[in-house]
Amino acid sequence: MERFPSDSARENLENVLKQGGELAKQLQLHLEPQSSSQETLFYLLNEILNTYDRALALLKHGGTGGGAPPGFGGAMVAVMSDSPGSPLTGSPHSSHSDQEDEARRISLEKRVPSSQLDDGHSWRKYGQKDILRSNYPRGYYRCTNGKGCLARKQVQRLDEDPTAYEVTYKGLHTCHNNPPIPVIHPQNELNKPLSHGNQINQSQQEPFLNIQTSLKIIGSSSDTQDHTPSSSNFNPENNPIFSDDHLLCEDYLLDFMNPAAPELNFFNDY
DNA sequence: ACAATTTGACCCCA
DNA sequence: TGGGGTCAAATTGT
Ligand SMILES: [Zn+2]
Repeated sequence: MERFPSDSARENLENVLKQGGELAKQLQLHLEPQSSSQETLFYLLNEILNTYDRALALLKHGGTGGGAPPGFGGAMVAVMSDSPGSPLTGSPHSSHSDQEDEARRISLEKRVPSSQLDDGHSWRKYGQKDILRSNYPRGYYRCTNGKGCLARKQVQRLDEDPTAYEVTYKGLHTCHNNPPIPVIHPQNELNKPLSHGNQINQSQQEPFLNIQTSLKIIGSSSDTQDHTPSSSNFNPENNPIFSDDHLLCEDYLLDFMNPAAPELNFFNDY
């Protein structure tokens, strides 16, 4: 608890904390208008919690290992969630709870320059696929922080601008101490048949991840609300964060939701 | 020795 | 049926 072992350690910690702050700013930004879906907010919140948890981890055993790159925060663009659609009463053949299902389905798409491919997380590549009509393959990564973490990401270099990548984060981090949802452990091996009452899910719906519930409420009030994610307005003006080298436009989502908009040259590199 | 990537097979769903 | 996501054995990296 005295001196930090190295300046780099302290710097790492500083960066991670800053990252948390920036994420919080984003969350605030998304809070003012109704522009953002619940998923967006929830994802950012999960990211913030994860960030602070990592900061604490850095404090505990002074790791120079995984810090966050100096300017982070990431201009986040859109959130898409598969249509939860009809809440089928009988979800068949699924070893996952509805909550966990949503937790792994939630996704967020970013567009970043070749720098900043390193967010503060630790990922392990588990696949790569050639994508139809894409010049570059798509890489599949999984979070390695905790074992059962649901967070994944896929990275694809853009045809239009090979200096940039489209990063799609999928699934919430369940690897930290503030898990969005108590994840049912893939406790294979000796499963407890039924004899012993498992008290696992006592805090299960306490914390959050009532996304589904929330969404249901929204949907039930008026289904006119497509949860079409925010074609509404961002305010580009107050984006204090790295206005420089990070692109951030509202047009992206239009594009990636409209297949009918083939060539769009957004964001010219400096 | 382990840990991470590579790469084709496999699986799932539109 | 085939395109996209994942698994896992083989390979490479430390
Ligand atoms: Zn994680």
